[in-house]
Amino acid sequence: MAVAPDTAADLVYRIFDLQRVVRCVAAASFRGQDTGVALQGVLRFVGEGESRATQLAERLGVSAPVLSRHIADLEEQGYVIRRQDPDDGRAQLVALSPAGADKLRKIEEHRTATLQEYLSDWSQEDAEDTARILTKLSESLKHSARAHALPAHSTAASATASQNLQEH
Amino acid sequence: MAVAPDTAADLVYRIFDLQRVVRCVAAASFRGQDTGVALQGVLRFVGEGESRATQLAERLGVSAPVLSRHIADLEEQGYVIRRQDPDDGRAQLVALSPAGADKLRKIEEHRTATLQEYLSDWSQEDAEDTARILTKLSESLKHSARAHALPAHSTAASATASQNLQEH
DNA sequence: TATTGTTATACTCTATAACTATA
DNA sequence: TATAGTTATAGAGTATAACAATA
Repeated sequence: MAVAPDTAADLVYRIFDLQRVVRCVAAASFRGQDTGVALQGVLRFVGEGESRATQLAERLGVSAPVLSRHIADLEEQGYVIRRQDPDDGRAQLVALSPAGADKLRKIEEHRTATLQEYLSDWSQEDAEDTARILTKLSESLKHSARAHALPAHSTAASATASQNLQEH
Repeated sequence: MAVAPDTAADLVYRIFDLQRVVRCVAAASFRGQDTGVALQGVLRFVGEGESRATQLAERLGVSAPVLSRHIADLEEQGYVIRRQDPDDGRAQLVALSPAGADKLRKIEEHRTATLQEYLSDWSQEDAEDTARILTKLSESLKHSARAHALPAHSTAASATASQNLQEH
């Protein structure tokens, strides 16, 4: 039933190979942009709806200080707007500005067009299969890493970045 | 035919999601190790056979100065051995030391066991399908990125990191 | 006490530019 | 001239620790 050791070892290599090539493609694609890959990731999740910084950090799998810095950068660039959470004086709510929504749209259009071009010899079915498999792999890693990292009791304050990746 | 825009856009998200979760899992798994993820990658390729630094940089998709630093680190840790290339006075050949081979084996055993555990509810077939799809995706990105980055003539000296990823 | 968020500091990984030595 | 490799420097992205304010 389980996965054979040789297959697991091979899969580790395939995962790291993809990491490398994606890093290279992303670096080439976004060279000279004002908004780096990390900030683009933040924009994506802010674009899904006004959120607390804590929630964003969880979804992105980064620590709170990192997200704080990213939000400050995006605010300085005029892409996000912060306001006090009316229900909690400690918390803020972060949302896209009109310029941020525009920026996000342009980023996504560019990425999508690039990938379409790179996969020009793929079938629609290939792409759908790949999306499904990547989702499955990410979910398995996410859930297992969480389960593994949280053996007993642990508070949000003591959680490390690897434990922050949100369940859904 | 081609891939639909919506599917391509979704696939971009799935790829970045995987990047994030792999980063988190890797960081958690190798916390406190003396040899970081980048050095582990170098060890892997050195382990495939004695190589020139230039070749290693190509395979890893990093620039020459980065690889030079990594090799120096690994040599200091006693994991690799350098010698002059007898056929080319400018070049060096890098190989694993016995300690490096041992280290590489331990790293791979640990990674494999971790992934096996994380994918404990997967079938052998799931894993094989995933390895196949990841390979296909990496190859498509690699080839397209190279083709895109090398429109006309360009020498190795002017190549950027994204152009360095080796064909095979 | 616990949580939200910030600042300070440091680490990892990477790149470009400038250089030496060899081909 | 071109290539192999190194050193110096800088930048992006991340983490931990220490802190202030609020719940």
